[in-house]
Amino acid sequence: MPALRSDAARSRARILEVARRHDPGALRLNDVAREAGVGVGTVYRHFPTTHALVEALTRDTLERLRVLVREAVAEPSPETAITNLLHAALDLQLEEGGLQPVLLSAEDEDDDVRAAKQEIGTGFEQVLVRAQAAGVVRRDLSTQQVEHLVCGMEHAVRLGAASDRGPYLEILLAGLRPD
Amino acid sequence: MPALRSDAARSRARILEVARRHDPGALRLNDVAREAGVGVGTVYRHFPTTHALVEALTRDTLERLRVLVREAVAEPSPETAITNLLHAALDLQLEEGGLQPVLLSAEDEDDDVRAAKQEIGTGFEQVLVRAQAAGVVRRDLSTQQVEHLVCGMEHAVRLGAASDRGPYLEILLAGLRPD
Amino acid sequence: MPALRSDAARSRARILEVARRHDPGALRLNDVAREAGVGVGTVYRHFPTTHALVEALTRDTLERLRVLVREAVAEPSPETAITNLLHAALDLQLEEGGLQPVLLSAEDEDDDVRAAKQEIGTGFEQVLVRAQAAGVVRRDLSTQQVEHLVCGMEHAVRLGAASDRGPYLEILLAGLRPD
Amino acid sequence: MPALRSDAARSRARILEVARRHDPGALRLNDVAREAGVGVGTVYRHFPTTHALVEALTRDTLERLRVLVREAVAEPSPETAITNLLHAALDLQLEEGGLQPVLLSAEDEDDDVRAAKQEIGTGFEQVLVRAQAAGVVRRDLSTQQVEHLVCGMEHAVRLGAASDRGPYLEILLAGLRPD
DNA sequence: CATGAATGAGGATTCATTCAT
DNA sequence: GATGAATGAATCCTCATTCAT
Repeated sequence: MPALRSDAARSRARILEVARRHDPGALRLNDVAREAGVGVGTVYRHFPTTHALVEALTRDTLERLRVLVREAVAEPSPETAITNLLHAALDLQLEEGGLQPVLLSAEDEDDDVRAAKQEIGTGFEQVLVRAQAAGVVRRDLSTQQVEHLVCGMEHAVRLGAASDRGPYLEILLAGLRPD
Repeated sequence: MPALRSDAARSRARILEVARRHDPGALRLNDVAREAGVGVGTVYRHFPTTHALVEALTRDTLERLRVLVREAVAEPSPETAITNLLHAALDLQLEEGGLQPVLLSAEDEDDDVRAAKQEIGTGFEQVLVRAQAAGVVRRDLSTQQVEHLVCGMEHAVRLGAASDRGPYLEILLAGLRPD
Repeated sequence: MPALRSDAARSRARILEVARRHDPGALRLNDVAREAGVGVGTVYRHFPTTHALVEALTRDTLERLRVLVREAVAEPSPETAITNLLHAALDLQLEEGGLQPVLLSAEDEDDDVRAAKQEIGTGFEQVLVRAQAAGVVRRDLSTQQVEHLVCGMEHAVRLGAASDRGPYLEILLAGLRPD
Repeated sequence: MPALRSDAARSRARILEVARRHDPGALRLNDVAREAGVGVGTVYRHFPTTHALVEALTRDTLERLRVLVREAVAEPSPETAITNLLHAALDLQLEEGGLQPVLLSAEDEDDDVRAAKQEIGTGFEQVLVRAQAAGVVRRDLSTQQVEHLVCGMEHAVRLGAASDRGPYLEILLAGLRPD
């Protein structure tokens, strides 16, 4: 990827800045363009699809998740690791509405996104398996299932107040324990 | 409400039958009309708004939920009651995709729907309070929060396979227990 | 015309009563039917076209105009005759919004309406000609032109307050005088 | 307002050209688009509402009226001024069917239109007041009332032949004189 | 006769996407 | 590269009129 021309970089930044103020599930490219003070075409040049824009929006959050996964992998205590990780995942998903679609999407536009998701998935799996081996989490659950449960919790929180996050996470963690 | 004329009843039935084959969240009235072999106007006559149609679609399911709530209220064991009820709620929501929107909607088009939701809500509350008093469910949760959790579980199941329902429900029930 | 069955007469009366509460220029037959508590079909049976309904609505007013025209024809003073007549015409048109369309329409649905319009037209012509002969009204105007002027005045009054009627009529009468 | 791109200008011109061939009171945007050989969206881009299109259609005529009002204001003879002005107003309204709605509308989409109407109204008022002071026009009439009378005359002419314009205007002018 | 369900053309409006400038 | 005008399918909804019941 060649370095972006300075004006192109500015456009890109403005687009992202504006897009972040919108509901990721209902991005109107024309609106974003107008508010960002650029032409629609410019938006399409930078982000060929809506999904590409959403990916870009989640980039930082995805990166933070990757770091947190690494930390969880490095964490000696299996229980602390899985606890922290689920906590982090839920927090980040709630913080950045576009994250869930990006994580769940089978197709990634951006290679960095794919790589990040790849590492996140693998790390998550390690943490989960270790927790299961340690008897902290039911053995009959796949990584994907746990991820879906986190998404379900995000959904539940979004139906009510943000403060529900705490209890819901406790419920999830308690529920995941064997027996 | 006068009894429906036979032809009107047939139209209504056809519309509902067709609508049931569509995603409740993306009902295109024109499509429904065409597939049902009736004019658009007919659809609008029977269902002034999309929500009215969704309500009609969920009518039976809502009724079944009402009955199940009554049974749960009548059930002597607090634990069995809440278990059965959550089970039923999740099952029905998964069976009928339009149920969650109807349950969550603040405005009801149909009076029967409102009455049903009213009774369901009250019954649910009773069952929950009893379970909390019996020490089967955390005391810090409101009825609404538990309902949201069920919706979250529905969401989680929909992201994967229908067979996830069992484990997820167990997780929810286990997670709801105090301590 | 055979005597109407009592229920038919009642329907007709109800329809007219309701229709009178609507803007004659924007009659929605379905609305009228619903508000009148009859089926649309009934409205169509009584009034095959919207115009037929408007004619029926104006029937009484048309009759009153006919009487006033007769009085004007009988009035000895040419000036008083034309003055009273224009006054009456404008008043009635303002009172009954459907009157202008009926008077201007080339096609009449109802024979009585045609007869009334016929007599009104003839009488109006007589009154006007006499006024012109007496030097009270410009000689270069046809009956139709004067009628159009009255319609124009109605239009002008409708753009503002009903109280404009007085001055506008004076202006019309003054303007019609020769020289 | 940036200068219009040449292609946009062409579209705009075509739309206006086509719209001018329609009854201003019954503009069907889809029809206009089709006849103009442009997409519906293009019409909406240029003219967000039907009224905006009508305003654009009347732009030139409105401008001509503005000029004529200025001339009337500059005219030394109060009588000539009001005579010419009423003449001009009636002529232009008859020429451009959309003018009356634009003049009467309380809300203007375009700032130039508002400014033009503003100046026209003020100038008209000056000319009228001067005519009243000179004893050429009844003192009991407001500007708005005189405007409504012109609209009434337009209506009257439209009911018959265009050649009625002359006599009707004379009648109006004569009628407006005091006593 | 009365009913009112059904019709479906008609009209308004939006928005993702393309492409000429 | 950037622009934003143009596109037009898609969708919604209304209402005058017909006709089966």
